[in-house]
Amino acid sequence: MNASNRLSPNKRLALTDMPEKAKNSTDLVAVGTPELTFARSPLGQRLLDLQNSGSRSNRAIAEYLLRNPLRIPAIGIEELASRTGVSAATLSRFARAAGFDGYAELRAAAADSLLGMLQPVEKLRSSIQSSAGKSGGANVLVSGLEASVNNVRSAAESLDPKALTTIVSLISRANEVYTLGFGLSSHLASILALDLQPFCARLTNVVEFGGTEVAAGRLLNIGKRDVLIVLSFPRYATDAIRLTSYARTRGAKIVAITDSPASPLAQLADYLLFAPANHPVLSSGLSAALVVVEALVSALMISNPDNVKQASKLTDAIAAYLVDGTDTHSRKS
Amino acid sequence: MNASNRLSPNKRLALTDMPEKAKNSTDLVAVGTPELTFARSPLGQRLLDLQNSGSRSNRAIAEYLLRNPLRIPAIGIEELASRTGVSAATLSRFARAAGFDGYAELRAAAADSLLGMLQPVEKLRSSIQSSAGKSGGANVLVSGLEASVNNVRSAAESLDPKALTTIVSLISRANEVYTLGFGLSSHLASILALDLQPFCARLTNVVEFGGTEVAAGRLLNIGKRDVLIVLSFPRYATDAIRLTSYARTRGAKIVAITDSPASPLAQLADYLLFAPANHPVLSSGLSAALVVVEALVSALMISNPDNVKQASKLTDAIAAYLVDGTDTHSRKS
DNA sequence: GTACATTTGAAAAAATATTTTCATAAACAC
DNA sequence: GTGTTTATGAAAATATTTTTTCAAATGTAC
Repeated sequence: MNASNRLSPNKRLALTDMPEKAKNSTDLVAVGTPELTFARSPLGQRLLDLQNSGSRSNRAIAEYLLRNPLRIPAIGIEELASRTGVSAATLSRFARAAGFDGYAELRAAAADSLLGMLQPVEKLRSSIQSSAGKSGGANVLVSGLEASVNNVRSAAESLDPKALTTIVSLISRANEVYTLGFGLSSHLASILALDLQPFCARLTNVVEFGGTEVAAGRLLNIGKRDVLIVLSFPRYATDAIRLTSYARTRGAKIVAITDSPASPLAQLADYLLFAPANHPVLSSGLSAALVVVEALVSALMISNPDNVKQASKLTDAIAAYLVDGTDTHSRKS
Repeated sequence: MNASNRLSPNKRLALTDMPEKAKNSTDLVAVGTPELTFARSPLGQRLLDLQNSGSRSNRAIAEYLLRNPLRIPAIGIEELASRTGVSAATLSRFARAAGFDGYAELRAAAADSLLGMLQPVEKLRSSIQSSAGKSGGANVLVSGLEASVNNVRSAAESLDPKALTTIVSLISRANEVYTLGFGLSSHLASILALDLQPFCARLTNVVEFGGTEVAAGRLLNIGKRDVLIVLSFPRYATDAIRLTSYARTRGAKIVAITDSPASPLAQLADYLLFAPANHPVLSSGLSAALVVVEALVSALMISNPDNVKQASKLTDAIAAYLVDGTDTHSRKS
């Protein structure tokens, strides 16, 4: 399996599949998110300034505006106040601080900026290539990005919520949950373990940083009522396969996240989740795998309303270490 | 900033706005001019009706709105009155005729339609397996997958190869390269470090599994000729910000991978790479971040033909531990 | 610690925007 | 033509939004 082989199935991007007429037309919408484009506009820059220089609430306001530029024209000062958690009075003053005559003018300026963002914009391929014309390497880079987008989309589209539900109830009922991955996959396994922690009384991430030999020991006592979630991608680490085989012989339920039905894990698993890992340069692009991991965690969280609370509780305990300690989520990153 | 806030910009999908034929396609939402897209929206349809059925002024109003949809959210009834040449009273009645509670609601509806148009949102919803129908949770799940796909695409589209090239040469010339991330981002930092290893003589992953206190020590001697690559996403870990500030004071070059220009890292970094992290359930979806990391590594690899060889050499040394020891890539997963 | 400056929210005041009223004008039926 | 219906704008009435005021809280300098 070489690079060109891996890329080829995805070579034809949705982009190039677009009807011809669309190609030169005034297709809408910017490169990147509206948020990123907005930040580049003059108004965005002013807001960024205020985000640095201003007072606590001014920073909060600037941040909200930068993150939700599309809403600005549509909402009034009161609603914005409640969304940003400051008073309308402060917002009124903020508008002046930003150099406007009042909130109305700020809002008008925002609307203008957004208008400007609606310039006809080329799509991924052309926009990237244009600035990278000379070096042949740029094409590879674009291919890599394209491949990543496709991997993620394929994974998302082929993910079966039913299977996810089954796996979630499996995890919920398990005596102990094990996560396993080697090499790069070990980090995905760790992320999975970290996210799973609030919901699993007993949870073991088999490979804690490099300790390949110790890993087997951690898995030694896996049994019938346990679940092993294993991740492996090309080039598949033999240890992952071997340990999974072992867990299988011990009667554990196996959930595998891997790239293809042709993966050596496919035969060993009771439940399979696929995350394509095509990449022109790297042996595996793991972004889709991360999407699948996050989907699994999401499914687990929403499977039970209590879980969300539980996750929040955990968060509160570490809130002090976060820049923004005000919201109720569980993931620090 | 909470989950609903984060999700909300994407809440209203353009799905329902699209002509039937497009529903199952993978096209971007907004193709054509904003005006045309707006005309296809439910609100646009209503206006078209009124344009045919209504009285003289109603036709004039409907036409103006259809031709200038982008202005609607920004202007009040009086200004619209003067632009369309009718009185405010007529506009007020027009809004009712269109089925709204009043002008305010009409304007809000217009803002919503436009918001939907500005989201280059792809419609996975229909393409994701239909079994999702029953449970309410499935929608959240689908939203999560949609968000991930959009994050990844946004990241890909807004990634500037030039910036990447600059960063690559920075890394190549650096005396020592540091990678830094806390919480979930620590795993991304580890992946980055693992991938960078073959190309960096001196490389330090500051946070090796949880050791928060030791981390500062590892960064202590960072200096002018060094590069710090830091990753942080909501909810931003204060430690990441603090250590980055420290590195900055020591004169190190800072490369930040974060979610938004409003991120606290944005002000500290010399070079910024954006990876949107929107997610309806999790506080951050990190798949796009992984795409950016992989793009950076790819760029580094292809920047110099020798690098590929170098990566291969390393691989050969560990080939014995891989299921398929025949190819020439560097990543075991 | 105290004094001073800054920031903030609640509520009053002002400004603005929207709706309703009402008189008139236009359109239509006959 | 007249009577009737419908549509309209001006202005009053109402509702909403925005700004200002002011007292309290917070932060800062000494």
